[in-house]
Amino acid sequence: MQAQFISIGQLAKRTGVAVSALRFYEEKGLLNPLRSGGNQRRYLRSDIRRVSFVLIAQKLGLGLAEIEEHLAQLPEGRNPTLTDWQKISRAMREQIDARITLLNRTRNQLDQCIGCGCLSLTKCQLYNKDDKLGLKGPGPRAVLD
Amino acid sequence: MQAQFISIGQLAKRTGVAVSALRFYEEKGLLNPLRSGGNQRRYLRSDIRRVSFVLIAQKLGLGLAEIEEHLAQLPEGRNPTLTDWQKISRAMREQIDARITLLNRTRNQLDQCIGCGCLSLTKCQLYNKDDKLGLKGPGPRAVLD
DNA sequence: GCTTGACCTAAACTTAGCTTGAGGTTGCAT
DNA sequence: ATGCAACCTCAAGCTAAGTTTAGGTCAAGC
Repeated sequence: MQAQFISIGQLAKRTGVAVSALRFYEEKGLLNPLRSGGNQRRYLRSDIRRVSFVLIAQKLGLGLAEIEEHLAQLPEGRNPTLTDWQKISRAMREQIDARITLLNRTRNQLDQCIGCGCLSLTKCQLYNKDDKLGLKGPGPRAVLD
Repeated sequence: MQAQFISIGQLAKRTGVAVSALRFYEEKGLLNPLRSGGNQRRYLRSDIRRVSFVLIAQKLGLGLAEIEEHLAQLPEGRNPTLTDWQKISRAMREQIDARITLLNRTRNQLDQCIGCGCLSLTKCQLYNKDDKLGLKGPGPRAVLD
Protein backbone atom coordinates (compact mmCIF):
# COMPACT_ATOMS: atom_id res chain seq x y z
CA MET A 1 0.00 0.00 0.00
CA GLN A 2 1.13 3.52 -0.72
CA ALA A 3 2.40 5.79 2.03
CA GLN A 4 -0.26 7.95 3.58
CA PHE A 5 1.68 11.17 3.20
CA ILE A 6 3.71 12.68 0.40
CA SER A 7 6.57 15.15 0.39
CA ILE A 8 6.53 18.56 -1.21
CA GLY A 9 8.71 17.32 -4.03
CA GLN A 10 6.27 14.54 -4.81
CA LEU A 11 3.34 16.90 -4.72
CA ALA A 12 5.23 19.17 -7.08
CA LYS A 13 5.86 16.32 -9.49
CA ARG A 14 2.26 15.14 -9.39
CA THR A 15 0.77 18.55 -10.01
CA GLY A 16 3.39 20.20 -12.17
CA VAL A 17 3.51 23.09 -9.72
CA ALA A 18 6.92 24.30 -8.55
CA VAL A 19 7.97 23.57 -4.99
CA SER A 20 8.36 27.28 -4.37
CA ALA A 21 4.80 27.85 -5.53
CA LEU A 22 3.48 25.18 -3.18
CA ARG A 23 5.17 26.90 -0.27
CA PHE A 24 3.71 30.15 -1.48
CA TYR A 25 0.21 28.65 -1.61
CA GLU A 26 0.66 27.55 1.95
CA GLU A 27 1.52 31.08 2.96
CA LYS A 28 -1.72 32.16 1.34
CA GLY A 29 -3.68 29.56 3.25
CA LEU A 30 -4.47 27.28 0.31
CA LEU A 31 -2.61 24.32 1.76
CA ASN A 32 -2.04 23.19 5.35
CA PRO A 33 0.41 20.32 5.38
CA LEU A 34 1.51 18.51 8.52
CA ARG A 35 5.17 18.40 9.48
CA SER A 36 7.52 15.45 9.87
CA GLY A 37 9.78 15.04 12.89
CA GLY A 38 12.47 16.90 11.00
CA ASN A 39 10.11 19.77 10.13
CA GLN A 40 9.50 18.73 6.54
CA ARG A 41 6.08 19.20 4.98
CA ARG A 42 3.85 16.12 4.73
CA TYR A 43 0.83 16.38 2.46
CA LEU A 44 -2.27 14.27 2.24
CA ARG A 45 -2.82 12.52 -1.07
CA SER A 46 -6.01 14.50 -1.40
CA ASP A 47 -3.91 17.64 -1.57
CA ILE A 48 -3.05 16.67 -5.13
CA ARG A 49 -6.68 17.25 -5.93
CA ARG A 50 -6.66 20.44 -3.95
CA VAL A 51 -3.78 21.82 -5.97
CA SER A 52 -5.44 20.66 -9.16
CA PHE A 53 -8.47 22.64 -8.21
CA VAL A 54 -6.32 25.71 -7.74
CA LEU A 55 -4.92 25.30 -11.24
CA ILE A 56 -8.35 24.99 -12.78
CA ALA A 57 -9.71 27.93 -10.88
CA GLN A 58 -6.77 30.02 -12.00
CA LYS A 59 -7.47 29.08 -15.57
CA LEU A 60 -10.96 30.35 -15.06
CA GLY A 61 -9.52 33.66 -13.98
CA LEU A 62 -9.96 33.51 -10.23
CA GLY A 63 -7.35 35.00 -7.92
CA LEU A 64 -5.77 33.01 -5.12
CA ALA A 65 -7.83 34.86 -2.51
CA GLU A 66 -11.08 33.88 -4.21
CA ILE A 67 -9.87 30.35 -4.63
CA GLU A 68 -9.08 30.19 -0.95
CA GLU A 69 -12.65 31.16 -0.14
CA HIS A 70 -13.91 28.27 -2.22
CA LEU A 71 -11.47 25.83 -0.68
CA ALA A 72 -12.44 26.98 2.79
CA GLN A 73 -15.76 25.23 2.23
CA LEU A 74 -14.06 21.88 2.14
CA PRO A 75 -14.03 19.90 5.38
CA GLU A 76 -11.09 20.66 7.62
CA GLY A 77 -8.92 17.64 8.29
CA ARG A 78 -10.79 14.80 6.63
CA ASN A 79 -10.45 13.92 3.01
CA PRO A 80 -13.08 15.70 0.91
CA THR A 81 -15.69 13.48 -0.68
CA LEU A 82 -16.86 13.53 -4.27
CA THR A 83 -19.91 15.45 -3.13
CA ASP A 84 -17.72 18.06 -1.46
CA TRP A 85 -15.88 18.64 -4.70
CA GLN A 86 -19.03 18.75 -6.76
CA LYS A 87 -20.52 21.41 -4.53
CA ILE A 88 -17.52 23.67 -4.82
CA SER A 89 -17.21 23.11 -8.58
CA ARG A 90 -20.79 24.15 -9.11
CA ALA A 91 -20.28 27.36 -7.17
CA MET A 92 -17.33 28.15 -9.33
CA ARG A 93 -19.28 27.46 -12.47
CA GLU A 94 -21.56 30.32 -11.63
CA GLN A 95 -18.68 32.73 -11.29
CA ILE A 96 -17.27 31.72 -14.61
CA ASP A 97 -20.69 31.98 -16.26
CA ALA A 98 -20.98 35.54 -15.06
CA ARG A 99 -17.55 36.29 -16.41
CA ILE A 100 -18.36 34.92 -19.83
CA THR A 101 -21.57 36.90 -19.93
CA LEU A 102 -19.76 40.13 -19.23
CA LEU A 103 -17.11 39.40 -21.81
CA ASN A 104 -19.78 38.68 -24.39
CA ARG A 105 -21.59 41.87 -23.60
CA THR A 106 -18.47 43.92 -23.96
CA ARG A 107 -17.67 42.26 -27.23
CA ASN A 108 -21.10 42.98 -28.62
CA GLN A 109 -20.71 46.60 -27.72
CA LEU A 110 -17.40 46.66 -29.49
CA ASP A 111 -19.23 45.35 -32.54
CA GLN A 112 -21.55 48.32 -32.44
CA CYS A 113 -18.58 50.62 -32.17
CA ILE A 114 -16.96 49.03 -35.17
CA GLY A 115 -20.07 49.94 -37.04
CA CYS A 116 -20.08 53.57 -36.04
CA GLY A 117 -16.37 54.02 -35.54
CA CYS A 118 -17.18 56.30 -32.67
CA LEU A 119 -15.00 55.29 -29.75
CA SER A 120 -16.34 58.41 -28.16
CA LEU A 121 -16.58 58.71 -24.43
CA THR A 122 -19.80 60.64 -24.62
CA LYS A 123 -21.64 58.36 -27.00
CA CYS A 124 -20.28 54.88 -26.69
CA GLN A 125 -21.84 52.31 -24.40
CA LEU A 126 -18.46 50.73 -23.89
CA TYR A 127 -17.55 53.39 -21.41
CA ASN A 128 -20.13 52.49 -18.89
CA LYS A 129 -17.93 52.42 -15.83
CA ASP A 130 -20.07 50.07 -13.79
CA ASP A 131 -19.89 47.46 -16.45
CA LYS A 132 -16.52 46.24 -15.34
CA LEU A 133 -15.23 42.86 -16.20
CA GLY A 134 -14.48 40.55 -13.35
CA LEU A 135 -10.79 40.73 -14.05
CA LYS A 136 -9.13 40.31 -10.72
CA GLY A 137 -5.51 40.70 -9.85
CA PRO A 138 -3.27 43.52 -10.88
CA GLY A 139 -4.74 45.98 -13.26
CA PRO A 140 -5.99 49.48 -13.40
CA ARG A 141 -7.19 49.41 -9.83
CA ALA A 142 -7.86 53.12 -9.54
CA VAL A 143 -10.01 52.95 -12.63
CA LEU A 144 -11.94 49.85 -11.70
CA ASP A 145 -12.39 50.49 -8.00
CA MET B 1 -12.83 77.13 -32.92
CA GLN B 2 -11.30 74.88 -30.27
CA ALA B 3 -7.58 74.86 -29.57
CA GLN B 4 -5.69 72.29 -31.54
CA PHE B 5 -3.91 70.84 -28.54
CA ILE B 6 -5.01 69.87 -25.06
CA SER B 7 -3.12 69.63 -21.78
CA ILE B 8 -2.64 66.48 -19.76
CA GLY B 9 -5.19 67.68 -17.22
CA GLN B 10 -7.79 68.14 -19.92
CA LEU B 11 -7.07 64.74 -21.38
CA ALA B 12 -7.42 63.27 -17.91
CA LYS B 13 -10.78 64.95 -17.44
CA ARG B 14 -12.08 63.86 -20.82
CA THR B 15 -11.09 60.24 -20.40
CA GLY B 16 -11.44 59.72 -16.68
CA VAL B 17 -7.88 58.45 -16.57
CA ALA B 18 -5.56 59.83 -13.88
CA VAL B 19 -2.81 62.20 -14.93
CA SER B 20 -0.24 59.85 -13.45
CA ALA B 21 -1.63 57.01 -15.57
CA LEU B 22 -1.39 59.11 -18.73
CA ARG B 23 2.27 59.76 -18.05
CA PHE B 24 2.70 56.07 -17.39
CA TYR B 25 1.06 55.20 -20.73
CA GLU B 26 3.51 57.51 -22.41
CA GLU B 27 6.38 55.68 -20.77
CA LYS B 28 4.95 52.50 -22.23
CA GLY B 29 4.74 54.03 -25.68
CA LEU B 30 0.96 54.27 -25.87
CA LEU B 31 0.97 58.04 -26.19
CA ASN B 32 3.44 60.45 -27.78
CA PRO B 33 2.45 63.99 -26.94
CA LEU B 34 4.32 67.04 -28.19
CA ARG B 35 5.79 69.54 -25.74
CA SER B 36 5.01 73.19 -25.18
CA GLY B 37 7.70 75.85 -24.86
CA GLY B 38 7.64 75.30 -21.11
CA ASN B 39 8.03 71.53 -21.51
CA GLN B 40 4.41 70.71 -20.81
CA ARG B 41 2.68 67.89 -22.69
CA ARG B 42 0.40 68.86 -25.55
CA TYR B 43 -1.96 66.18 -26.83
CA LEU B 44 -3.90 65.97 -30.07
CA ARG B 45 -7.66 65.85 -29.69
CA SER B 46 -7.53 62.44 -31.33
CA ASP B 47 -5.58 61.20 -28.33
CA ILE B 48 -8.84 61.18 -26.41
CA ARG B 49 -9.97 58.44 -28.71
CA ARG B 50 -6.64 56.73 -28.36
CA VAL B 51 -6.97 56.60 -24.60
CA SER B 52 -10.55 55.44 -24.95
CA PHE B 53 -9.33 52.58 -27.04
CA VAL B 54 -6.86 51.63 -24.33
CA LEU B 55 -9.68 51.52 -21.79
CA ILE B 56 -11.82 49.29 -23.95
CA ALA B 57 -8.98 46.97 -24.78
CA GLN B 58 -8.18 46.65 -21.09
CA LYS B 59 -11.76 45.74 -20.39
CA LEU B 60 -11.38 43.00 -22.92
CA GLY B 61 -8.45 41.69 -20.97
CA LEU B 62 -5.52 42.86 -23.09
CA GLY B 63 -2.31 44.01 -21.46
CA LEU B 64 -0.75 47.36 -22.24
CA ALA B 65 1.96 45.73 -24.35
CA GLU B 66 -0.63 44.05 -26.56
CA ILE B 67 -2.59 47.23 -26.79
CA GLU B 68 0.50 49.08 -27.89
CA GLU B 69 0.94 46.63 -30.75
CA HIS B 70 -2.56 47.37 -31.93
CA LEU B 71 -2.09 51.11 -31.62
CA ALA B 72 1.18 50.91 -33.53
CA GLN B 73 -0.89 50.17 -36.62
CA LEU B 74 -2.41 53.61 -36.51
CA PRO B 75 -0.79 56.23 -38.74
CA GLU B 76 2.05 58.08 -37.11
CA GLY B 77 1.45 61.81 -36.86
CA ARG B 78 -1.82 62.34 -38.71
CA ASN B 79 -5.19 61.94 -37.11
CA PRO B 80 -6.53 58.41 -37.56
CA THR B 81 -9.58 58.08 -39.78
CA LEU B 82 -12.73 56.14 -39.05
CA THR B 83 -11.41 53.40 -41.31
CA ASP B 84 -8.20 53.22 -39.31
CA TRP B 85 -10.15 52.69 -36.13
CA GLN B 86 -12.45 50.12 -37.67
CA LYS B 87 -9.51 48.06 -38.86
CA ILE B 88 -7.91 47.94 -35.46
CA SER B 89 -11.21 47.24 -33.72
CA ARG B 90 -11.85 44.29 -35.97
CA ALA B 91 -8.43 42.82 -35.21
CA MET B 92 -9.16 43.11 -31.54
CA ARG B 93 -12.50 41.44 -31.94
CA GLU B 94 -10.74 38.33 -33.08
CA GLN B 95 -8.58 38.23 -29.99
CA ILE B 96 -11.55 38.59 -27.74
CA ASP B 97 -13.47 35.92 -29.65
CA ALA B 98 -10.61 33.52 -29.11
CA ARG B 99 -10.60 34.34 -25.44
CA ILE B 100 -14.31 33.69 -25.06
CA THR B 101 -13.98 30.41 -26.90
CA LEU B 102 -11.29 29.21 -24.54
CA LEU B 103 -13.24 30.27 -21.49
CA ASN B 104 -16.26 28.41 -22.77
CA ARG B 105 -14.25 25.31 -23.45
CA THR B 106 -12.77 25.33 -19.98
CA ARG B 107 -16.18 25.79 -18.45
CA ASN B 108 -17.61 22.87 -20.37
CA GLN B 109 -14.79 20.71 -19.17
CA LEU B 110 -15.50 21.79 -15.64
CA ASP B 111 -19.06 20.62 -16.22
CA GLN B 112 -17.78 17.18 -17.10
CA CYS B 113 -15.69 17.18 -13.98
CA ILE B 114 -18.66 18.09 -11.86
CA GLY B 115 -20.27 14.99 -13.24
CA CYS B 116 -17.41 12.67 -12.47
CA GLY B 117 -15.96 14.53 -9.52
CA CYS B 118 -12.57 13.49 -10.72
CA LEU B 119 -10.30 16.50 -10.59
CA SER B 120 -7.57 14.04 -11.31
CA LEU B 121 -4.46 15.10 -13.12
CA THR B 122 -4.25 11.86 -15.02
CA LYS B 123 -7.84 11.65 -16.19
CA CYS B 124 -9.26 15.11 -16.41
CA GLN B 125 -9.22 17.06 -19.65
CA LEU B 126 -8.96 20.26 -17.71
CA TYR B 127 -5.27 19.72 -17.20
CA ASN B 128 -4.30 19.98 -20.80
CA LYS B 129 -1.42 22.38 -20.43
CA ASP B 130 -1.55 23.77 -23.94
CA ASP B 131 -5.10 24.81 -23.42
CA LYS B 132 -4.13 27.91 -21.56
CA LEU B 133 -6.39 30.86 -21.31
CA GLY B 134 -5.17 34.07 -22.77
CA LEU B 135 -4.87 35.61 -19.38
CA LYS B 136 -2.06 38.06 -19.68
CA GLY B 137 -0.42 40.08 -17.03
CA PRO B 138 0.72 38.84 -13.67
CA GLY B 139 -0.15 35.30 -12.85
CA PRO B 140 1.38 31.91 -12.65
CA ARG B 141 3.95 32.62 -15.32
CA ALA B 142 6.05 29.56 -14.68
CA VAL B 143 2.99 27.39 -15.09
CA LEU B 144 1.60 29.05 -18.16
CA ASP B 145 4.82 29.67 -20.05
C1' DG C 1 5.02 91.09 -8.29
C1' DC C 2 3.11 87.41 -6.06
C1' DT C 3 0.33 83.64 -5.12
C1' DT C 4 -1.99 79.59 -6.71
C1' DG C 5 -3.02 75.69 -9.40
C1' DA C 6 -1.52 72.91 -13.04
C1' DC C 7 2.49 70.99 -14.62
C1' DC C 8 7.37 68.72 -14.62
C1' DT C 9 10.84 64.64 -13.26
C1' DA C 10 12.54 60.90 -10.58
C1' DA C 11 12.22 57.55 -7.39
C1' DA C 12 9.80 54.77 -4.14
C1' DC C 13 5.63 52.15 -2.90
C1' DT C 14 1.52 48.82 -3.96
C1' DT C 15 -0.66 44.05 -5.12
C1' DA C 16 -0.57 39.50 -7.17
C1' DG C 17 1.85 35.52 -7.93
C1' DC C 18 5.63 33.76 -7.91
C1' DT C 19 11.13 32.75 -8.35
C1' DT C 20 15.82 33.11 -6.78
C1' DG C 21 19.46 33.09 -3.50
C1' DA C 22 21.87 32.41 0.80
C1' DG C 23 22.84 29.58 4.37
C1' DG C 24 21.49 25.67 7.12
C1' DT C 25 19.14 20.75 8.05
C1' DT C 26 17.17 15.98 6.96
C1' DG C 27 16.81 11.61 5.30
C1' DC C 28 18.08 7.82 2.59
C1' DA C 29 21.46 4.89 0.22
C1' DT C 30 25.86 3.11 0.23
C1' DA D 1 29.29 7.18 8.89
C1' DT D 2 29.27 9.78 4.98
C1' DG D 3 27.71 11.99 1.13
C1' DC D 4 24.31 14.08 -1.48
C1' DA D 5 19.73 15.24 -2.94
C1' DA D 6 15.84 17.06 -1.09
C1' DC D 7 14.24 19.78 2.35
C1' DC D 8 13.99 24.10 5.53
C1' DT D 9 13.56 29.56 6.43
C1' DC D 10 13.98 34.15 5.37
C1' DA D 11 14.82 37.91 2.40
C1' DA D 12 15.10 40.00 -1.89
C1' DG D 13 13.78 40.35 -6.75
C1' DC D 14 10.51 40.20 -10.78
C1' DT D 15 6.31 41.95 -13.80
C1' DA D 16 2.10 44.58 -14.48
C1' DA D 17 -0.19 48.68 -13.98
C1' DG D 18 -0.34 52.21 -11.65
C1' DT D 19 -0.10 55.68 -7.38
C1' DT D 20 2.38 58.49 -4.18
C1' DT D 21 5.75 61.59 -2.68
C1' DA D 22 9.28 65.04 -2.95
C1' DG D 23 11.08 68.85 -4.84
C1' DG D 24 10.91 72.07 -8.50
C1' DT D 25 8.74 74.98 -12.70
C1' DC D 26 5.10 77.44 -15.41
C1' DA D 27 1.06 80.38 -16.39
C1' DA D 28 -2.62 83.25 -15.05
C1' DG D 29 -5.21 86.27 -12.12
C1' DC D 30 -5.17 89.96 -8.76
